[in-house]
Amino acid sequence: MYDLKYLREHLDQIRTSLDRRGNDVPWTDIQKLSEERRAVTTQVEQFRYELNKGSEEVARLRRAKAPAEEAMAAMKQLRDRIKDAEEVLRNVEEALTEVALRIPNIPHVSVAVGADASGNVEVRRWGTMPSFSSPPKPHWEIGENLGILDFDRAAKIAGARFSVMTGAGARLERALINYMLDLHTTHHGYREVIPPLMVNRSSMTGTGQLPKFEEDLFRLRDEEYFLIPTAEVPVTNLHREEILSADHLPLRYTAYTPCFRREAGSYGKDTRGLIRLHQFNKVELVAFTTADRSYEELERLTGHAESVLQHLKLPYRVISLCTGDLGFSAAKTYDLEVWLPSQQQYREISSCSNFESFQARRASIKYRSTGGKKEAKSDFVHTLNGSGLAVGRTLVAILENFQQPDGSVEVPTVLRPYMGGMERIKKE
RNA sequence: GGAGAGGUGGCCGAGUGGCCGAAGGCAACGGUUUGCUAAACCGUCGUAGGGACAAAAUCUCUACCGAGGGUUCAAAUCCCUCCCUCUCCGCCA
Repeated sequence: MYDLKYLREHLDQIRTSLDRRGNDVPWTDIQKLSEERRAVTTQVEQFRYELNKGSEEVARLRRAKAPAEEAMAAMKQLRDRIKDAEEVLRNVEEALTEVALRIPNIPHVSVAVGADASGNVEVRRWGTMPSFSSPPKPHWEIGENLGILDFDRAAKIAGARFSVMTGAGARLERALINYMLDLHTTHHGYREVIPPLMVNRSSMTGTGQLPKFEEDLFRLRDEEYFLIPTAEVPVTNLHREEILSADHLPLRYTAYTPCFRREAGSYGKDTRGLIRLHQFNKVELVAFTTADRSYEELERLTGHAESVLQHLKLPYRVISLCTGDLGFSAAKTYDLEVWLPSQQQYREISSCSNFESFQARRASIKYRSTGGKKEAKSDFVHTLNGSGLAVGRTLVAILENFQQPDGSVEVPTVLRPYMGGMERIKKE
């Protein structure tokens, strides 16, 4: 979100930039409200100035033991006018903030213009697709045959779009979490975090989920808590309303959390298996940088997510999302898509984005340079995040890509230490 | 859940109605001096919004002492509601 002053002064520029992505922003309302806000603000401040002067006058008269009734009466009237003007100002600012929070981020210049996912650009591919003598099975079939996935019981105890993993399946999920965390903390320089899984409204607003996407979130009935849809929310908000020291940047965090999503509006899509669930596990990467280094950081962070797939030997491709497919808060996004043999297509397994200062403005996350000269001016950080990776979908990819003719699944070498040395998952 | 205490500038901490955007200290930054991995002294030192200026520098006004209301000519200070933190008791993993 843009601060209201910046918004007023750069309205046309912002509007033009956002034409590159579809948007439904009420620009004329914003312009009108912005101007009204400025006018009313000036009026209120003028009144307050008079009031302050009048009050000082009263104080002076009283000290001099002179009668002050007349001045006091005048100020009393002025105060009523101030209250009216303030009421108007409050309403205008509220209305303006409400629409301002719904303005999406401006895409980076390197992002291709396009209306929808068909305009996305493939950046690169990695790995070789496995070949099969008979048609490869979908992961739910493999998992149920092995007795490590149980969707029937998941539906019984919770409902549709939930999963139960058991035995080697549960262990594989846990192995993936530990492997990813170890890789990112030990080799990629991230600091591990275990955050709350429920957060307040301010945090959700800070990272951009609210106010526009409330219907995508699970919310507690009696308390103002939301279940996190991604660890991006609590981890980015770690530094909400903070001013960071420039020598501590970049800050890099990784967090494993379950994620909770309503998946409203996805009826009929991916109804079977682990692809689209109300609850899934994810290892997230989050970075805070200065403006001049954030795109370098995006490449680096994307590379960190890719390295997980490479170590697991899972074929994938990297997609740069076009303007029409870009998320609300993102300026640029790379999606990592893993190959799923049963579907004969690539499916999203990670999404790595640079939000530039979009979230930092909403959440008020700044940095101040300490070294050097006197310019101790603070500025907004750039925030980034990416999945490193979605754990459930990684498990899907392993089951499908490494399925064997006898129905067993080969365990990727790097995971074996985390699986007690197990090389194959066989029917128990 | 019960009882109590408290939330002030980057940090600590004074301040119970006007001259308080806020003493003092620490930290930071600039400078002076001496010099030896430092001290002393001087100065600067919050954030945001409005206006003036072509713009920067600068000047000026307004707001902010957890948040939001209220009382008053005037609120960090009095009243109400909420949020958060701490202590003790209870309960609990």
